[in-house]
Amino acid sequence: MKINLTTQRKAVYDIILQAHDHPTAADVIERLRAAGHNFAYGTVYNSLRYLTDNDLIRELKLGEAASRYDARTEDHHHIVCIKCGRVDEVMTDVPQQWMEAVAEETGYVVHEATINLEGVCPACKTSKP
Amino acid sequence: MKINLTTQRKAVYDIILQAHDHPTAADVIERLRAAGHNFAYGTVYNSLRYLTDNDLIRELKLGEAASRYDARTEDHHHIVCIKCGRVDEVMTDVPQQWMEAVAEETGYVVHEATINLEGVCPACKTSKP
DNA sequence: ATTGAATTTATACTAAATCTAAATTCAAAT
DNA sequence: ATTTGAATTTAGATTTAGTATAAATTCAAT
Repeated sequence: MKINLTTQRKAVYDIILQAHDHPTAADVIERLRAAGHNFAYGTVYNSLRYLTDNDLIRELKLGEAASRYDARTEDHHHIVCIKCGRVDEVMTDVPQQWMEAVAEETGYVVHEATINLEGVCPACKTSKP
Repeated sequence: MKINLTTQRKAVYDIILQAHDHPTAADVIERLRAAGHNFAYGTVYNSLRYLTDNDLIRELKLGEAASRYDARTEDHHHIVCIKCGRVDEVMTDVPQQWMEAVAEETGYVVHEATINLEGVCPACKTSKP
C-alpha cells in the first residue's frame, strides 16, 4: 500500500530525520512545538508507529522507560553511555556464526538480534567526575 | 553490607527461584497470592529491586512493557518466541573479538552487551498455525 | 524497656503509551 | 460542484508499570 505522508506524519518524520540524537516521543513533541506545530499527543504516537511500520524510521527499546526513534533503518545496534546517557550507533555486525550457534543451542529459528551495549563514551572517558 | 532477607524478600526470592519461566512483577504478585502471601504492591517492587541490587536475581528488559526476573545471574542472554511469547536462555556468549571491534568503532569503554533475540521456538516451529 | 534504623504497608502519584468517540480532511464518484 | 466514505486527527479518558510518601511495624542493640 502506498505510503500516505500527511502533514503531521511528514512533520514528525522531519524531526527524526534532522535529529542527530535519538529522540523519545516526548522529545519529538517538544521539537514539534518549537517548530510551531501543536499536534495531539496521540497523533504523534500514531505517526511514530505509522513511520515505524512502514520502515521509514526505527523504534529503539534500550531498556529505558521511553522508546527512542532513529532515522537509520539499516540493521545496526546501539550503545548507551552510563555517565551522560548519550546514545551512539554500532554498525559492526554480530558474526553470522554466533547467530548459528544460538540457533543450535536453543532450537529456535532465529529472526533477529537486538543488541544494547553499555559503556563510557569518549567524552566522559576523558572528563573528570 | 550483609544481605537482609526478610520474610517478604525471601518469599519473592523463592518465587523467582522456583519459576521456570521469567515472571514479571505482576506474575510474582499473583504467585505470592496463590502461596498465601498478600504483600503490599510496593513491597514486591522493593524486594525485586533489593534482590537485583544484591545480585541474587537479574532484571530482564526484553523490550516488552514490563520487566521480567531471572534467578540465573551468570552472564547470559535471552530469546523470545514471537509466536507464543516464551522466553529462553541463551548461554552462548558473544565473541570477545566482537566486543573489541565495537570498542574500536565507537571509542567507548564497553562494559556490557545485552542481547535480546527474537525467533520461533521449537514447539511453535512444528505446530500448525 | 527504650531507642532508632530499616522495612512494610496503604495509598497517592507519575510517566509512557493506548483507546475511544467525535470532528475533520480529502480523494473519488457522482 | 456536491456527496460519500474511508482515513486521519483531535481531545480527553484510560491503562499499565512503576515510584514516592508518610504512617505503622519490626527488630536488633543498647
